[in-house]
Amino acid sequence: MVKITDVARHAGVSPSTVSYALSGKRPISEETRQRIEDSIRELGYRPHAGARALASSRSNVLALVVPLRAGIHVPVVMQFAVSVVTTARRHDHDVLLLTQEEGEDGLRRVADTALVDALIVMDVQLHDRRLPLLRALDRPSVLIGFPAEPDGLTCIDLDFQAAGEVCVEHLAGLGHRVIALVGSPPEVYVRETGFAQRVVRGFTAAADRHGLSSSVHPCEAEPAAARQVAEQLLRERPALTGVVVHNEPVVEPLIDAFEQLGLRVPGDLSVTAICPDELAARVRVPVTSVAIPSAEVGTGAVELLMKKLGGASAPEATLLPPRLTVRESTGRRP
Amino acid sequence: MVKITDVARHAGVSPSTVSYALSGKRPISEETRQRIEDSIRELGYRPHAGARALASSRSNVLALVVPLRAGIHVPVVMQFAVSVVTTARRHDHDVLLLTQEEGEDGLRRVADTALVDALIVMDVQLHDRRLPLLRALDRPSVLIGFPAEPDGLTCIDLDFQAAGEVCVEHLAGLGHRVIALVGSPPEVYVRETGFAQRVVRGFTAAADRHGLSSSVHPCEAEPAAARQVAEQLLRERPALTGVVVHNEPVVEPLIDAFEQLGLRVPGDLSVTAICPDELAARVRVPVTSVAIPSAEVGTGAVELLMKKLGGASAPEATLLPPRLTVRESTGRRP
DNA sequence: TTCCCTCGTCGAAGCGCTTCGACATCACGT
DNA sequence: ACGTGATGTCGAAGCGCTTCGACGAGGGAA
Repeated sequence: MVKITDVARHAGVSPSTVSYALSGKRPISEETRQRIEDSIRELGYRPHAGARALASSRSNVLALVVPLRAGIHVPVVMQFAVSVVTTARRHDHDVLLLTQEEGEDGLRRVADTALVDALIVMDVQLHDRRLPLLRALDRPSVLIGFPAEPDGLTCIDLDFQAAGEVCVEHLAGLGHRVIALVGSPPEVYVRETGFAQRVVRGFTAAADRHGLSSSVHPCEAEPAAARQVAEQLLRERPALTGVVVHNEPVVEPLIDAFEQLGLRVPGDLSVTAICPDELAARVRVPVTSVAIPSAEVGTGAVELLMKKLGGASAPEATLLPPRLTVRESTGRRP
Repeated sequence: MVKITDVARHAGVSPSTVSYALSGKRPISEETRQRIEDSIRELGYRPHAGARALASSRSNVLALVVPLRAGIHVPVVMQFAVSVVTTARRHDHDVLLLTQEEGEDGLRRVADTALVDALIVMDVQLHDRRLPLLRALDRPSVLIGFPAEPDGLTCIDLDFQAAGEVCVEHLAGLGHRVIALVGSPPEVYVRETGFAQRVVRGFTAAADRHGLSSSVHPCEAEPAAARQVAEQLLRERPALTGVVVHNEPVVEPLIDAFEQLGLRVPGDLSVTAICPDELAARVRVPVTSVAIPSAEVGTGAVELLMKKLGGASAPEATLLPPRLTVRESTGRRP
């Protein structure tokens, strides 16, 4: 193995000079720098990660904790992970993969052994048990999603409230006056991730603002449940012409149900969804939707961490603005 | 930060004794071991990963290279990754996530800097450009999938040939005499991962062995293509009663197409697939299938690596036996 | 009894890198 | 002319851990 002293000897300088040339932490003359770089290339030198970590107390590795829970859309997680890795590499960092399963012990372990410099935690619950730990840890972290009390933590996510609003505004702009939100399963509103409530809040606020008649309907993640909700809506709100869906597995079944009940989409009924673009695009009737911007969230999370690692402070909350993509499922009020 | 000397002092022994107590590389009396463990717990000691790596030249980290290519079934990759992480943890190792994008440089980097002890490479192509590098690297690696020339490498994957055979045998056992394989897009058979050819080989061999009339039909990963293949099959092979599908996105569209053409599944036509269980189970007509055993492959890959890291030798090829799950899409010949 | 081996422990020497303080040099303002 | 502050480099001291050789004590074989 070729080490820094080999490079130093080959370039006729001291090891510290090589180190400074590499890190740029002290000025090195253009001439020596060049010589050192040549030696490095010629000898094929690669600094030993462990030695570096020991001496500098920086491992240049980030931990990424991915969720395993059922009901999580896997491609979104994957997309997110890839964007984290890519962005981290741009900042000369690597990514260590942890699973939720490891829990708090896992976080503490990688932090305390100095295996990683910082942590990214996905799928944060409203009252996540890891929060106290993350606050106490001496390493910076970024959460994907918002807990009930984000004080002292750094969080990033899609602005779900604004997402709800944007959907309503789109429908209002098309002249719809009576709308409904088909939401997540009831239990999601009780515990869990809190974004569901935020969508409701945005939906309701925007509807009120525009003077629309609105209603909210939790829905199990089952085609049969979708069918039931559709029937219920036709029965109870016959004037309905606009629907917002925030429940991925149900987007397609719901549209199917409406059509089977004799409503054309978008002819009689406009449907918008909050879901991954990928899903929205490959439904039979491509759905106008607000995307879950997993790549941006990943990039954002890493950038925030880098800022914190650099000693700067990062905002507690970063809300990514929703982007609505108009597809074929929405049209003017009939 | 509490370090090994603190523990040593607290327990009244020398640092080396603590180290040996932890690693078990030399005998330590039960009594001192106990005392040391108490001190560790009391002080909350965690060995510094970098220091450990430097001194022992073992980082206890594995690299996992995940593919990004389109046409890869994301949930399978994720499942695989999770099983790798879980298994690695059982062996006291962590997992560093790399993307295909980083390419050969990425592999070289993490290996040469001693960031990782060993590598797992997914989605290996028949003539993968990384093969020479992996052979040359001084660290062990395991490939998921089989290249054209696996000499000197360690590979693991589902036994796709046997998978093809099992499907045919299942159909033959149900009395079917005329069968077809609907395969992957044509280009897959030319370059890429080689498993497609292996399915064909198994399919054909088993069909011949059982005296069945068989044919093979590559198919683009599009619903429209599925429809065309279905029509073509009805036209050219009217006696057809059994189909094997090896093309994930087409499983459902193909069944739909057959039914629209007036064939009942499994009444008139039996269909089996080689695809993730998850997909097979949630199709409208749940499909009898051979699963892609991503979790087993992941576990197996890690176990192989551990064996190699332990100095033992590992078999060049590990072929996981196919498991056929009978669902509702196959029945006796009409 | 002597020799040798195993068991249990210690001290010291690194592992390969970063960083701190020191020093020499040079250019500048005064 | 002289102090002053950047600039460029070096040597040495660690970072926290593992590992090697050494050594005393005890037990069996000869």
